[in-house]
Amino acid sequence: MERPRATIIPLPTTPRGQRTRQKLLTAAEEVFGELGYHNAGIVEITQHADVALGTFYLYFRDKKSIFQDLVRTLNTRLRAAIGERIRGIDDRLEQEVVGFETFFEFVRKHKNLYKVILQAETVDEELYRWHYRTLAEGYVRGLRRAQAAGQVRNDLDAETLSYSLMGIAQGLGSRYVLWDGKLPPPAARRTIRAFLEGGLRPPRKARR
Amino acid sequence: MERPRATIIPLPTTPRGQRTRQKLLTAAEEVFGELGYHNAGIVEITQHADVALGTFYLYFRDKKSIFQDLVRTLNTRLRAAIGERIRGIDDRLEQEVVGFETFFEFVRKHKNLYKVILQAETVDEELYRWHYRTLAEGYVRGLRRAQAAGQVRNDLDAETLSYSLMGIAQGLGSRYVLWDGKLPPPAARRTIRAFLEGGLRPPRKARR
DNA sequence: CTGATATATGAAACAGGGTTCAGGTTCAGC
DNA sequence: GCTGAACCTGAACCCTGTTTCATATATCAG
Repeated sequence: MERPRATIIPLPTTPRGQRTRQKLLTAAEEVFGELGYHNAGIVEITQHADVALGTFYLYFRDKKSIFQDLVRTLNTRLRAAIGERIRGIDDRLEQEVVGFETFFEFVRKHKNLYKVILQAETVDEELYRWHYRTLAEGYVRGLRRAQAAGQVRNDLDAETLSYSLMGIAQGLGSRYVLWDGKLPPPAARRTIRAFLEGGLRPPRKARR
Repeated sequence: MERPRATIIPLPTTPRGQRTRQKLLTAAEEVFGELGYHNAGIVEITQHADVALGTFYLYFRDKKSIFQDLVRTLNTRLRAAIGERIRGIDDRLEQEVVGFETFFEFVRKHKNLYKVILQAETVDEELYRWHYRTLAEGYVRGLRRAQAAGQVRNDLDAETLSYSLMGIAQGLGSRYVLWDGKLPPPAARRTIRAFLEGGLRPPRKARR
């Protein structure tokens, strides 16, 4: 049970400092994503960021600390990205499909950044769970609302559904985006839509 | 591009050697699962196995090597477990449900062992993909057969479906079995079944 | 311009853990 | 009992990578 160290490192006060800190974060994203947390060294990170080794410890307590920072940022950005694209759509199935699309695009754009999250499992399990919990919470809210509106069968448990849907996104994101490097092909998209439609829509009910 | 080392370590010839090698594998399963690949040390492994440090290198070229051995074993066992339980069931939805059950039980029983696979992503990506590819291959075959038999909608792409279903299993396995330590509760099971049924079954067809 | 504060540097201290090796022990078969 | 092959041992080696620190430079308010 390692307790948090006493030293708290304040955010930089001058523009210069802020820029440097940001450079380090960006570099860390690349290096962690490329090499994995454990294979990545502070040296690589600082080199990528074009600063000296010691500078790192001006802005981050230690290696783990910058990693956590990264994960939290990613989590926030991902949720924001999906939230924005979904807002204004009122059919849940449509929301779902767009949410998946957004997720895939996000993964493609932040390939490294996303691999970072997978590593959190080994590096900081609490953080890893937090990532999924926060995502799931939003998901559950959305599904409950849709159930209330009769757009999703209400004999389904919303939380179970959340983790299932996140799992699907994860699986397909790995298979197509991370491994093949491209967004899922048309056949896959059609399948996703059809599968979700069958799974979520209430049977025999007037649509809208 | 690290090339495989020249040294090949033969399997032990005597019963004593075989026992020792097995002890090491078992210990490695525990230690890797508990601590994660990178945090686990050879010392811990050998201590758990009640052998001296040097003994390790009698049976495994290096740390990575025993890890790979473990992953391959797990993969085989998992596929075997599911295969056995599924054989004889001829309704695909039922197969699917039983497959999920088996998976959850497997994860609960081999909590550590299963966490090991997640780590492969960082340790040996090729191996990691191999694990999912082999699982997916079997899955695809099963789904195609079911489609031919009219038990699964045949407008769905079997590979996409495979990775989706594996994703669901993964997501729920993490949420319930790994995090809560218990098999998914009844509400979750009902949801899984209903969701899969809606997603997979052909619409409007006579049921057997 | 000047002192005070924030930022930057990189050599060196330090720690941890994978791997080697030279020497010991077990045991089956003769 | 003897012999040789298989097996076992753990201290020492070594390398890598994190963290510290004494020193230097940049920036900004007054």
